[in-house]
Amino acid sequence: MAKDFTKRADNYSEWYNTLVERADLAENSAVRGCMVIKPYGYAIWEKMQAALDKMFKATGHQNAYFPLFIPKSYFEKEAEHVEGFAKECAVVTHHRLKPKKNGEAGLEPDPDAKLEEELIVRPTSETIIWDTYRGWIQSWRDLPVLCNQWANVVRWEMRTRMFLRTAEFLWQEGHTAHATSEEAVEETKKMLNVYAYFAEQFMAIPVIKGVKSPNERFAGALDTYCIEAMMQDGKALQAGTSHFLGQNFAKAFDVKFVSKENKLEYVWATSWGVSTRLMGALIMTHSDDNGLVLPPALAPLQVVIIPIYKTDVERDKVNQTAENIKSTLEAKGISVRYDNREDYRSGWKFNEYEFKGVPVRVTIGARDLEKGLVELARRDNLTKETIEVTNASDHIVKLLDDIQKNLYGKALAFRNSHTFKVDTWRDFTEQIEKGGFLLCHWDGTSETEEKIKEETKATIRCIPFDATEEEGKCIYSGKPSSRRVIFARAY
RNA sequence: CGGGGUGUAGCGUAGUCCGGUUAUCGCGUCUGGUUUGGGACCAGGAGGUCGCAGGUUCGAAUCCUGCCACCCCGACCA
Repeated sequence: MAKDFTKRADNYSEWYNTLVERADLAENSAVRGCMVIKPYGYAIWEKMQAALDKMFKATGHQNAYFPLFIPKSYFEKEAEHVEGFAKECAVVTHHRLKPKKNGEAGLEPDPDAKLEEELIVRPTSETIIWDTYRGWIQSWRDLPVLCNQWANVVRWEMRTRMFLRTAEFLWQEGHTAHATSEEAVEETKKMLNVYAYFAEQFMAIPVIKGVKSPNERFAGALDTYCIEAMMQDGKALQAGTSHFLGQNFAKAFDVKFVSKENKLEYVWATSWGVSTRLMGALIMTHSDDNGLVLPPALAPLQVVIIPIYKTDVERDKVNQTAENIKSTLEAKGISVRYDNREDYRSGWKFNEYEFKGVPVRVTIGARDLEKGLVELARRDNLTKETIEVTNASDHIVKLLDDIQKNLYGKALAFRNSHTFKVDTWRDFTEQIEKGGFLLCHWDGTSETEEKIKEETKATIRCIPFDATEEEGKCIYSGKPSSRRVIFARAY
């Protein structure tokens, strides 16, 4: 585990190359920050999708799909929401192109095809979904509505970063409607727990669950819950959010229902989402100087088998053993590749699969095989062991499980060793430069939070749910505080 | 839009301050051979509007002027 954050950050882009590349959509720098997800990268996203989707269904949700284009007027209906997103919208103004007038080559928007009302390419879908929900909900019998959609969204950021902040990204957004405030809050918390479970069990990333301070809250929400993870450079990454929207959107879009008591009431709402940003989190949490390190639960390829032989006779023996192990593992639902390409040397293959983060490598060499042995190498700690062929597949199953747990343990230990209780402003300003999570008292005011952000670039990542009651003084203002919050620099 | 930096072969680069034969090196690629238990080695080959335009000069990758593109930092943000 490298402690040199600067070096680590330099490596991020190198790790990314296997999974994504920058899309140069035009020579104009205003059109940038889009991302091509390569097949290997997409395979990881598909595994993440599958696992999340299963959990959404298990918690009673259904998938649906809403339009990419949102009429501008929809956005204008919820005041805070407009303010939050207006600055970063792609706007469709025309629906037809025609050859340029003055005989120049190329096309231009046809002035006759100017849209009456501009369309916004969705930066998030609350507005169009709530406009739709109005028609779906009349009675308490129609509630709750529990929908999720897998989609792409566009946010025209000033500065983009691969995975973490691309102009277009893939995500899922859940949008639910409830009869009572309590039920909506419960849903908000439930989905946050789903995200936390996914992060910890599948991605092997420990996360801190908590609530955002008003400053960091989603535009239009009453409360934003989040999971926060720590990257290897000591910076925080918001890995998922779940919002309690109150009745804001129901009021803006006039979504009412008749209750059991025969009263007309506004519906209570939630929304929650995670995005391809999670892939960035995955990479920045586990990868090392030899390349990607993928947790077995999300690795597109879990085991690779590499043969080593000289003669044809040896090759046949090695092939047979490899095919045996492969089919045994596949029967257990493990993805395996037997890489017997002859145009690459074994040493080259070792490095290649390490770079791609394949959790377990099996090396079957003619020499070991004479003694009935094969070599297993694990990607998480780069250790190797030689075991009996007959035990191989059982051992590999255990190894995959062990690697998954070890990655989580390693990330947790890293986070713990970079989390500090800080009680003086002097310590705060010193420690924030070195990175990590700072547990501090805060007086609860936006002014203080703003000041701290201005002076140190650190923000309140969240107020942890499990924070213990503890009397203290605000790190900045010295005013009384009853619990610690997490400060960090964030992506 | 501010501050800094970079542009030389498919990729990564030396050379630029201080102008001077045929523009350097590595990776990759092609051919042949030997190899194959941690990214093989040897030999040979191909590959270049030195970001663009103009200028100074006997001579420009190098100096001057203008432009363009990209990267990093900041404002914005998941």
